Amino acid sequence: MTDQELPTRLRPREPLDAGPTRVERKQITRLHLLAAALKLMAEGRGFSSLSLREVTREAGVVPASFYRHFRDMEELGLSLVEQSGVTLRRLLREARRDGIPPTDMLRGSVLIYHRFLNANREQFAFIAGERSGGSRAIRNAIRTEEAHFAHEMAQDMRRLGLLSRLSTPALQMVCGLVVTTMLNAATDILDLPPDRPQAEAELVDNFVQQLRVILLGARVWKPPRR
Amino acid sequence: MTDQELPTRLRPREPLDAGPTRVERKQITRLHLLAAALKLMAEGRGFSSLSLREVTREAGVVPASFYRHFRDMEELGLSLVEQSGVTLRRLLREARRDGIPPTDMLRGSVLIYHRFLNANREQFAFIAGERSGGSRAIRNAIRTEEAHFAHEMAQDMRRLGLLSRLSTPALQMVCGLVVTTMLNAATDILDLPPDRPQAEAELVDNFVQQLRVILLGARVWKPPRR
DNA sequence: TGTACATCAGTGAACGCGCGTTCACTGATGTAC
DNA sequence: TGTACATCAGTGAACGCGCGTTCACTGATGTAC
Repeated sequence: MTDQELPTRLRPREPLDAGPTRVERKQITRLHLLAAALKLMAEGRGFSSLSLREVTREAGVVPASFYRHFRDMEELGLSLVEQSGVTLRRLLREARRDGIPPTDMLRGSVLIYHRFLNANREQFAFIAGERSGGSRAIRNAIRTEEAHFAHEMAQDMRRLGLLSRLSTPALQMVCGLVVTTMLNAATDILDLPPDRPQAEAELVDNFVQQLRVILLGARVWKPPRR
Repeated sequence: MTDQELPTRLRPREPLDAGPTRVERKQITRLHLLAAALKLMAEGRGFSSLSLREVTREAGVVPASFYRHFRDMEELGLSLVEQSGVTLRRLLREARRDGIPPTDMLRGSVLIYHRFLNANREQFAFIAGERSGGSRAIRNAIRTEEAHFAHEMAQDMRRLGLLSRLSTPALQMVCGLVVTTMLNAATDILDLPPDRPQAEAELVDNFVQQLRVILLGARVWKPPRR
């Protein structure tokens, strides 16, 4: 965060005396708390099994100080969802920026996804793990992010002229299926012990094939008669 | 469980004095513990947030008595997975027995599934919730049951001559995709407030369409060139 | 069949522990003038 | 610029509570003879 982005009232000090402002420090602690929670979950534990004290301990802060940032663990969880939503959108942005190789677009997209997944393991473990297993509030928040993501994906496909034959609701339905398949694959891949590159390649292959099935089906799909 | 199924040594008493044997009583308490855990999870909580004491309380038994049945909560969780695996297999058995309507087989199957899902809400909430969010051991156990289920489904499809063009690994891959889609739909459906029949019908419709996409794709799918 | 003994599912009390939350505090940062 | 005061993120101690686990027990059920 640069000084430019802060409202004037929050940086009354001259540029000379450097050092983060109080608000920036607070922000940093907040991020430490969020990162601590993600880290604790990284080895396969569910969010609901984390304790507030554990998180503050990992973040290097006293338990009471938690309440300066979140009302309770659920509020922290919802912040994690929000953060993860941003990450998901970054994935699409990067894919757009890098462009998809014209030959074997699908495999190309999966490789981009795989790279991104590995670069953001903790966040994906969180989303994939809590999307069906967390508290109701968190699950719903994740579903909202998922829908948002599927929506953007549909727009991108429209822009690229993919599946242009499909109506918008049909395209949404297909993208929803693609997204859940992506997240399921993420769970599987993230669960592998770290030294099994071959098993990982197989999972990625299987994932590519499943997406291929979906996209082939989408190409010939017809809306049900009513 | 009938007397017939018990080994001789465990039912030395004459038929006259009736009443369950000690072993049967124990079995019943065990089932109460399992049912208590499912019930506590039914309103959207994750398995890992249950406490041992909570479960024994719900089962109407003293905490210490838990250890007569399970070493710890994880062992109980694994028993739940096993139990749920049996339920999954019952679903296929019932579908086979009822037969699938020849017109609109897919929708017919989904309706069978939907009925079964509602008749076994607690177990499905457990499987769908813990398959990606639970402890590593439980997640892996569920994955095994899922694979087993997908395998049986593939056999049934072979028997019915469906997708006979596909190689066995390809058929497995497609069935795996169908199974994860089924379980995702289950999470969504079970999460609805109970008084939203219209939203439920929409979810079911969406689910049917997604399966249709998959099966259409499977029909034209070709193995990747290598 | 009747009797004396063994088994063991479930009990109730006790333990030490980590938990979430509260509170008055402190001292660096920020504001007003 | 310098000074006096206000703010507030983080502290450290304390609380009551439910937790998992242990233990010796009890009494109905089961076994041996």
